[in-house]
Amino acid sequence: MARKKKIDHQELMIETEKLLLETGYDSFHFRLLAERLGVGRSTLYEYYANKDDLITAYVHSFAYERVEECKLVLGIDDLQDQIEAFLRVFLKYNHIQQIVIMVTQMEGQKKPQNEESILHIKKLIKDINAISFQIIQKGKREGKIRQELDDMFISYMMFNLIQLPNFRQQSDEERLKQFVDFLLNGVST
Amino acid sequence: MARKKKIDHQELMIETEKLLLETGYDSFHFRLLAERLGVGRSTLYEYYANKDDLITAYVHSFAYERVEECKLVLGIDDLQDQIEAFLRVFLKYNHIQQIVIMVTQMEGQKKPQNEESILHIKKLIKDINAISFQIIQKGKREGKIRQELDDMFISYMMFNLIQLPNFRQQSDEERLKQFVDFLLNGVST
Amino acid sequence: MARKKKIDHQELMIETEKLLLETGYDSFHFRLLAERLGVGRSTLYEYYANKDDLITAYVHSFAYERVEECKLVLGIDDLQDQIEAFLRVFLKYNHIQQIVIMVTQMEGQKKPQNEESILHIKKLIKDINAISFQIIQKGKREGKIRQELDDMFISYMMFNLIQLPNFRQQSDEERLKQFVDFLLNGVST
Amino acid sequence: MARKKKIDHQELMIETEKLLLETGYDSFHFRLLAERLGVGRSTLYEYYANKDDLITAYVHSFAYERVEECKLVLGIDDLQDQIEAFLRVFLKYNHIQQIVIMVTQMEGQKKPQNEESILHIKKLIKDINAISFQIIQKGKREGKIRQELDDMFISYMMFNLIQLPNFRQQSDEERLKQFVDFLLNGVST
DNA sequence: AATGAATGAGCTTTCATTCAT
DNA sequence: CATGAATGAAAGCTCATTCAT
Repeated sequence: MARKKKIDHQELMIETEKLLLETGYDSFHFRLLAERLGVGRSTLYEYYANKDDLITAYVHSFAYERVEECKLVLGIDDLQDQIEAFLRVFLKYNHIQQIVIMVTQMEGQKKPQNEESILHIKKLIKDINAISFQIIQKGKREGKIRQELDDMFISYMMFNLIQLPNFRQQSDEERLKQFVDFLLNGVST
Repeated sequence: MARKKKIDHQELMIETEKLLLETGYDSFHFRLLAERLGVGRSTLYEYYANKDDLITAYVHSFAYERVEECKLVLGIDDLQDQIEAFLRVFLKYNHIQQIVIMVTQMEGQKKPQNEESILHIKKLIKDINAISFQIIQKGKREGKIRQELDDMFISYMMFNLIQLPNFRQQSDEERLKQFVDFLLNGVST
Repeated sequence: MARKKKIDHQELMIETEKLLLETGYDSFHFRLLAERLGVGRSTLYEYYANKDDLITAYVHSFAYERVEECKLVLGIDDLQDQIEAFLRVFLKYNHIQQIVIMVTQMEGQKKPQNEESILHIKKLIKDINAISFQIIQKGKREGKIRQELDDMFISYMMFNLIQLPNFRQQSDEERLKQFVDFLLNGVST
Repeated sequence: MARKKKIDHQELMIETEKLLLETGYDSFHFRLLAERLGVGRSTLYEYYANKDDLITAYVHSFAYERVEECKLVLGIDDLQDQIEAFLRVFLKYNHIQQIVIMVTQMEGQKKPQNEESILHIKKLIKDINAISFQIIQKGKREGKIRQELDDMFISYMMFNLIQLPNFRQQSDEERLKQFVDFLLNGVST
């Protein structure tokens, strides 16, 4: 029969990510996901109580992994290297902004069941922000970053950088150099 | 009845924009829109063949107005002033990215009826890009912008700037100064 | 086309009642009701926000009509005639007990949207009870009903009487005589 | 695991009864039942082909036990004592009417598999009725019950009595006295 | 014998869209 | 023109039931 032995949860997360990025939060349907996984739609409900539950689980696992990677960056000494390493964590995930937006969307839905998971996620996002703030403040202490600039502004700009589409099909390392260069020096001669 | 004899198209566009930004493309419903306008739901179909048709019309009118405003910017001489003026056009519309995303979403729907309107919109987006390129290239010619930087990269960064949430409740003009400063000089001391 | 011009709300209430009594609260589905009415399932949602909303509306209208009929009974002087008239109000509706049970079932669902309607209904049920109490107390005052019996007990018994299936295919008036005879005198010689 | 090696059929019947009375036929689910028993949901299918099969089994065992208890009542000589004893059998099971209704509901479902079990149950119900008829007819023979009253009517009334909610929190024996008093003498002075 | 896992059938609900007036 | 009314399609979800182990 066309019955699969077991749902591959690894695959489930991957397809969830793909579909989520293709379609966005609102248009993310269990039907399509189930089709792609080759399982019955209701099977998904065995593992996730509802749409938001699945999406939340995905976002959480995604954020958790990123936080762990970010922590490693804190050990790096040279500012430029550190920023580069920090951006490297997110470069493959230029959809991170979209994901953050989704969390906002889910909050608006007032489904109390998911409230707790959302709090967990927000905690993780806060953690990531805290790490970027540490980097920025270290830069300021070392006199390498202008004191008068707002930490939040700089932090936000770093995340904006990675969202930039890779028009020129450059390698990741090339892009990272470009990003850090721009972040530090701007476009002016 | 509280029925309106005539639809006010000005008001229609304004409410469409509001609703679209409040709810996003997927959650934009005719029911709510009609309610707000005080007209019957089906009345909207007299003017727009379907939901996407209306949204497309809105996006088109929005983009058209922006293009016209941008054209005026081309007359400005000083680079810094010019970039500022260019960003000023979009600053009140920091949802522009969302709108561009909507266009992408509509493309994915494969409704051939709207294909043509989407082409029109893409044309307008191209126009806006062209204007930003002109500004950048002028900057390069004047030796004020580094030659080795990618035009597309710079252009994209400009649009990213205006999306930055106004955390500090600053005035528009303050923010514009900040943006241009960062764009030109980066964060480094 | 198979499209009906208009939903007949009279018919809607009647079919709702029929179906409700055939299937009970839990098995009452919009699909079947729509089929019987010859309308689309979703059409019903134009008038009633959900299943409970429709059922509540039906129960309310049913209870309201009964209350009005009961009020007329209060004017009757002779106790036996009065009880008979009171029972006559409900005789055609021997499903009334089932309806009251439904209200209880709906309460258990904790749908806050319907809370208010349920309160309205409970008010009506209380009204009916109050009327039966008035009759009983009058009987006691006149020395025709034993003082030591519980009003609630007697009231409840009256409602039990009308639920008795009409095994012998007797006329309503025959049954009413039988009920009142039993209620007053019991089975003993 | 917390899995049980063997299903305790005694416990199964008890939990089935509890759940059935808590939720009613329609809302009776295997999931909850299995949870309460601490067994896997599918395990239940080893013993009962389907939901109705289990419920039917429960109802049958319930009715069977009642019939056996009723038979003992036939030996009692004094009419009043006998009626009291008969009612006592059912007093703890004032849900009996609900159960009878369930049988009706199952009949409506046209599942031919359960037809036979339903026949068994109806046979038992008939047995119980027959016993109540015997009591009534004995009463008539002894001149203690009015000849002109319909046996079915009286029988039905006896079952109605036990359904009466225990508003006043009386003891079973108090209630039984009250019931028999009312049944024999009515409410009249 | 017992179960975890998968699923289809069926329900509620929402909404874009059509159509007769 | 404008609209009220009707509806189909599709989403979200639940649960009885089946099947491989």
